[in-house]
Amino acid sequence: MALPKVGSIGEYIREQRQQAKISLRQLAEQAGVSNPYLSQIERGLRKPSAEILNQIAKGLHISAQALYVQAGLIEDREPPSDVIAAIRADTFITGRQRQVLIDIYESFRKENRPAGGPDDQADDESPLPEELLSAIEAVTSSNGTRHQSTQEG
Amino acid sequence: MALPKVGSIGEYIREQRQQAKISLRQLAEQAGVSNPYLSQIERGLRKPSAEILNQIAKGLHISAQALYVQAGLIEDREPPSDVIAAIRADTFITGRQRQVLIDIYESFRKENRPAGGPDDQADDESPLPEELLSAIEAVTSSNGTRHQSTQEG
DNA sequence: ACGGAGTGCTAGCAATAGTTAGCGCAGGTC
DNA sequence: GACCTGCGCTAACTATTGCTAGCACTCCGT
Repeated sequence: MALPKVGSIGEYIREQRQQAKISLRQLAEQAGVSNPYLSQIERGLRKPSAEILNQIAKGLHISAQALYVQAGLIEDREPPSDVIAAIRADTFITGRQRQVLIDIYESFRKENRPAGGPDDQADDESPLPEELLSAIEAVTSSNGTRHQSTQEG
Repeated sequence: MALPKVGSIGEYIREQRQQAKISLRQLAEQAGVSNPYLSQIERGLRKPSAEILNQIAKGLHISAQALYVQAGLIEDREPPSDVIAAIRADTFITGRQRQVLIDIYESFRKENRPAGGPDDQADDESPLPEELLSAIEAVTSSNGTRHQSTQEG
């Protein structure tokens, strides 16, 4: 996974610009930023805001996301945090449901840890701890029967 | 599809903070920003940088991504694909676990649909269909007994 | 009553982002 | 040669972000 080194946003922008074979002034104009500022950014003298990065991305015809990643504003979708972040950001499920999903996910992760990581070969060996299963049952039971069963007992 | 309106980052932060039942000063401290500045942000008087948003997100224990979306820095991933795509791309859980998670998520979504969207009030009414629960049990059982039970029959 | 702790906010300031005006250089044309 | 166009950059400036010091208010305990 030879990702470009995060942090050298200026270098990255210059590379992309040179790849596109356009001058600094052309990119500045297309991006709608001043060319001296773009020059400063490329040389690492300034740290542009996300909005400026967005504009530069448009000028370069690349995704703003790529520039955000280079600038360290967002993480390059590391799978571990991505699922959790996605679940957290989801507004279509309730907070309780989010927590349940996250718990399940983390439980899966925990069980896979002794396997040493991403083993798709172990598809058939997907353990689900029974305490988690009972927690899920509690969610279902509370909705199914509507009685306030205490889970502590 | 009642998503929060993008752009009212200050309102969003205040709402999240009030949901978390912490004071402005507490959040400011947890986020590592000055409390007057946080106050200004909440009231829309200032436009925080992505870094500040990142810090605030940490203080709120939410994803920075959610704040970036609110602030308009990134586009709101379409929720259907975000969680599901993230789960699919995850390499730390097995394919079977991925499918289970996706099924759970979709089931949550489906149950929430008549509720009209993100109702955190309905936390206690998070229905989990019994067929899904049995599917989860099947995952657990297949791991517990280690026999190659055919699931087709 | 007072004092203390907590709350959110105001005013002023320092630091930084982003712009404008202009420079020197290179290449081309007459 | 002079002039023009295009290149990237410097210096000074404006606008904005983010902070510090301090205020007024509320609530509670003595």
